[in-house]
Amino acid sequence: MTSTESTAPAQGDNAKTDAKPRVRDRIVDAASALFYQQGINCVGVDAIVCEAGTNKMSLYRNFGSKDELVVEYLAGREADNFAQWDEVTARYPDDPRRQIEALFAHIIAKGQSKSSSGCPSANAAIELRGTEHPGRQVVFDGRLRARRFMLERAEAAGAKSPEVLADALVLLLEGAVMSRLSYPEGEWPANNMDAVLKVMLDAQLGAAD
Amino acid sequence: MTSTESTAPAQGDNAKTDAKPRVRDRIVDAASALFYQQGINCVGVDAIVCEAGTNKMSLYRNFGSKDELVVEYLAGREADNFAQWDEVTARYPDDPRRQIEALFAHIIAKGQSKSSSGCPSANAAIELRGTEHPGRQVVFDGRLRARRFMLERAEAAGAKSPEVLADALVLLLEGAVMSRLSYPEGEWPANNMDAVLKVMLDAQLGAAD
DNA sequence: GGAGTGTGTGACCGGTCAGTAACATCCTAT
DNA sequence: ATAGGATGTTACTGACCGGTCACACACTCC
Repeated sequence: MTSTESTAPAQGDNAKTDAKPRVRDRIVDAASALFYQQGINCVGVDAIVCEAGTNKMSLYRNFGSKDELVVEYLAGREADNFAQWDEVTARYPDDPRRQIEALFAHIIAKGQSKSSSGCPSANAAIELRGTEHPGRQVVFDGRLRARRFMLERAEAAGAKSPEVLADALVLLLEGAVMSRLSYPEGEWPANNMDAVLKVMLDAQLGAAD
Repeated sequence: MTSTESTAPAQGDNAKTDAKPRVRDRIVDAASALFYQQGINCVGVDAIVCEAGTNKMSLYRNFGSKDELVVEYLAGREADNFAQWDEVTARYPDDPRRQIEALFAHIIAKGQSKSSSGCPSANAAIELRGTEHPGRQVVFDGRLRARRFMLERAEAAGAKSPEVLADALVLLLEGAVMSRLSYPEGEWPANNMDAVLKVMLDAQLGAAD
């Protein structure tokens, strides 16, 4: 779905030319970094092509508009994100409680990085509000998938009320990634997430460990 | 702090001329509504003065720049918000648990309104990221104050770990208001907040009611 | 009636931004 | 070697946006 491959027919099978990847990919990478760090509305196409070491014409030869590029950015981030979720939870097969704990630990650790700017999708949902931008549907799909993900784990873990636990996890996660930008440096309330999560899981699954 | 009064000396003491309030106030009201609904970056000064039924010169005679207007918008929203919190919690003096429950119920009810666009401050934090906009400090101050508010209630309620409960409440609240824009219409996970909150409060305060 | 103040009007400036045109160049497959 | 696709370069358009200027009108208080 990230469509790393594209309409490009040539370049043979490209044994090891990794020094100069396709322009299209460089543009997507540069745009992704800038959109995430500075916000979609604050990044112009000139900044993107400059960062990608190319020019505007190459951008518009590969994308019909900036909006199309935004959609690809969002879809790519969602795909990356869920790939990480799958990878992390796969470490604890048949132990849904540990899967949840590991997932939260992973997300908090990512958020503690100084370069974190919260959740790309949620930021986009806010930046694109009031418009009919096609990227909004990408965000919605990802959110619903996340809730399904949590609900499956809550059911597998035998929660007293899987829906309540799933919503609690979703809300805590949303709160964690969003508060990254609304609290000043070093005051992130999600730093205590492991304790918060333990209270919630103990209450819904019975005290464990 | 909303500074509804200003440098205006004249207009007598203005018995009942409410049909035509000061231009400055009309501008702030119009800007607040537009900023909240459509986002700060998506609203131009032309749209603001048009909505306020005035012109650009009147705006720039009262505000040095659009940024100053944004700061006033944010400060006003924060003031309104905490005034509501105080009012709601004042209904249950000496019952911190009910204060928390009432506060959450109030916020969820507000969020369920079709016209809700989440939290003005958090939205601004995202829209203004990457800049050194003076409005960011307003957001930070409000967030820290909110956490203090929760911590006081958690302590007064006798939580097993007031810090953990306060962070949990803050994260749930942040998640609730933010997910307003990242979930599609009618799928708001905070609709089950009362059940989620009960689990958390029972765990930290002991089962009650 | 005047002075002072608040307000309205329209034109304008400089900058930025998304998107396009025309032409030059490089690389690769055959 | 050469043809064709991919890429680079420069300049440009048209729209929008934040902000300013000069001037005219309205109201109130003395």
